[in-house]
Amino acid sequence: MNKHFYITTPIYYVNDVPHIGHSYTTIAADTYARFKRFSGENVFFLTGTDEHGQKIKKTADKMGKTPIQLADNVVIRFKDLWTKLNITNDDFIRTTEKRHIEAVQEIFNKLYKKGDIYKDKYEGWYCVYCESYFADLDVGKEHLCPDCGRKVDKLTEESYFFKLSKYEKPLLQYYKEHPEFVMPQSRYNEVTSFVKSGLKDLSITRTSLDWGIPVPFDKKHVIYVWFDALFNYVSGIGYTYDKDKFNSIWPPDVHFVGKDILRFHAVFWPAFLMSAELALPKHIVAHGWWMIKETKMSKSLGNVVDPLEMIEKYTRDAYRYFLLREVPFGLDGNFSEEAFVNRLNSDLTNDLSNLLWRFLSMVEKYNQGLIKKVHVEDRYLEQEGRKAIENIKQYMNRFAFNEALEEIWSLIGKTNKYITDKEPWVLKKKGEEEELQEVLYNILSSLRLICFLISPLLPDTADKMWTQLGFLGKVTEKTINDINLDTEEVKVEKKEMLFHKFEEKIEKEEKINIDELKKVKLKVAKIISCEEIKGSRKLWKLKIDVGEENLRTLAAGLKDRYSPEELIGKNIIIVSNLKPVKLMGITSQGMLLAAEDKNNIKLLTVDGDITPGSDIH
RNA sequence: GGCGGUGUAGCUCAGUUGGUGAGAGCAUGCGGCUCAUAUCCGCAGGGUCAGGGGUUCAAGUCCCUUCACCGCCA
Repeated sequence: MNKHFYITTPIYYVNDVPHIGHSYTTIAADTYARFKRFSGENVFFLTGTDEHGQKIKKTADKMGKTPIQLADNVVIRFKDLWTKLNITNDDFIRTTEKRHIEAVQEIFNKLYKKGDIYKDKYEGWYCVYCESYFADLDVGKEHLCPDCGRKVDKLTEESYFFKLSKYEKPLLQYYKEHPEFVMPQSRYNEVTSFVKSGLKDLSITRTSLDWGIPVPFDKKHVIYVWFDALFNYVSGIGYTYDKDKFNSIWPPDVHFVGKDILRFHAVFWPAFLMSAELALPKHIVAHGWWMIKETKMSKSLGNVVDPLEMIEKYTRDAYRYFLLREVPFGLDGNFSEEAFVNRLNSDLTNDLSNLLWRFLSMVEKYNQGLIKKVHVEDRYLEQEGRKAIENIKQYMNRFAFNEALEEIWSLIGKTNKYITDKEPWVLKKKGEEEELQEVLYNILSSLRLICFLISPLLPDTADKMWTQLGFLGKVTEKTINDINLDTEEVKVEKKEMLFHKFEEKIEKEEKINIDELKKVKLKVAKIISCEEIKGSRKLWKLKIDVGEENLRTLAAGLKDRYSPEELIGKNIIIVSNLKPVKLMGITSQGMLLAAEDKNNIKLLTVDGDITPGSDIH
């Protein structure tokens, strides 16, 4: 049997419920897994949960639960989300499972016997929340955790250490020989420069907690959560219980990780593996974070995006599309519902969904739903399709999901343009049957190819399209070898639009706080004069008294509603600190306020006379 | 403080080893078509390519410098 192509996500810490960040990593890994299967690889795709550590214990205590009860609950949330997102993982590993505990202990023993793990004393500033030690310099005079800002404690513990220093040279050697080990390139540089600056041995056990895997020969020690967690990648595929399976899967081809856990995967992990005499992974791919309004998403800020809410409202394929399309893999992205809806409306609905729909409508109208195989002269779309396939393969292999999607959308655009250029409705009217049939056939072939191309990225959509085009089975169960650009005869089934627009934009009115409101300076102003602006049909040029040394000039779009006589002498309300703008050659220093409905515009004014320039609060 | 990166149209970004008038998508305006639960196609506007200096016949692209932002490390 040929070796599996092994893809992993990180195992997620059950201290937190799933959010957009988790879903992003998993969707990317799933997309890649689907693409590799599509390319004919025998894929093994693993995800899971990380359930040990002080933080879990603490959270569980707070909730009056045992750690395992807490974990059990949160695991359901993750599994449920992966099901709802149609994630195709082959297994789900929990670090509290027997198979995992056994594997970690076996490896710990092995490294200890080998001399790569030794016992010593560790002293440092410890943050309980972050479960990390820090140097004097990090915690400063205040002794605060540099990560979370909480108070740290000075601790001296007996600890087992891993001889990380021993692997400094071998690691550098490995990086040098595998320039694509860490991706993207910028992260590779960071990792190598980190290792070049020198590696210290790593404390990998704790005596201060009990929620973890015990050191097999020294029960008062518990294995540090990172050492424990990383080995999920071996325990999850049979290390201790199915050697054949393990050997057919190991080593990993791609570990998908967030940039925050890169060092564990790109430095510690390969060192552990070298020590354990296991082959090293091929790629560690680090992606960025999703920011909400330019700030990092966090529970305390209350700006967490709930993936379930998004997929319920917009469908899971739209969600996948947005995450994969919006940002180059590796960089941080900004998540906003507005940008999401924008993509959904223009790319998915206008371009793709409408393309399928207009085609199906024509086939029903002109051909009673039937497309026959015809002789093809015009190979334009076919040639564009071939080029797209080659480009997309390269993009996908480089994890450039956004570029792959761009390429597909370019083909969608060409197909739309092809229809506009060929004008099938004109061909029909003129009775040019032969050409009409060829044109329809070419469009069908292009749509068929698009189905294949989007299937790893937008699986639901691909299958829906496939069925409506009249093809049998599921395109998501086919491989690249099933692409043949010619298509068989079909009877289309026009059923439903693939996507719908969200016209109502974001209904939620944005809430502002008092400070934002205070930025707007409103004042009472008295209109002193009103004159024409040459060439303007709408604008009056007003001179207004705002209680300042000089009168201000204001352009007001009231010409068709108010006469100069009506305006002069009126007290109006203006925004006085608006940046001046030039309108029809005059500089308008402010903006007056008016209410407007379908038929009327009415100026805002004050209830009686008051000094010009009075503030409005 | 050290190392690295980024700064290009209103927004998000492409721009290979320096070389024909600086690009795409979205947004805006105008036009065309009608198969489309109102889409699609075309055209247009708009950028002293962060500021300054230099190398060169020629620089967004190389060098120096200033500023702003970001990442990793300390």
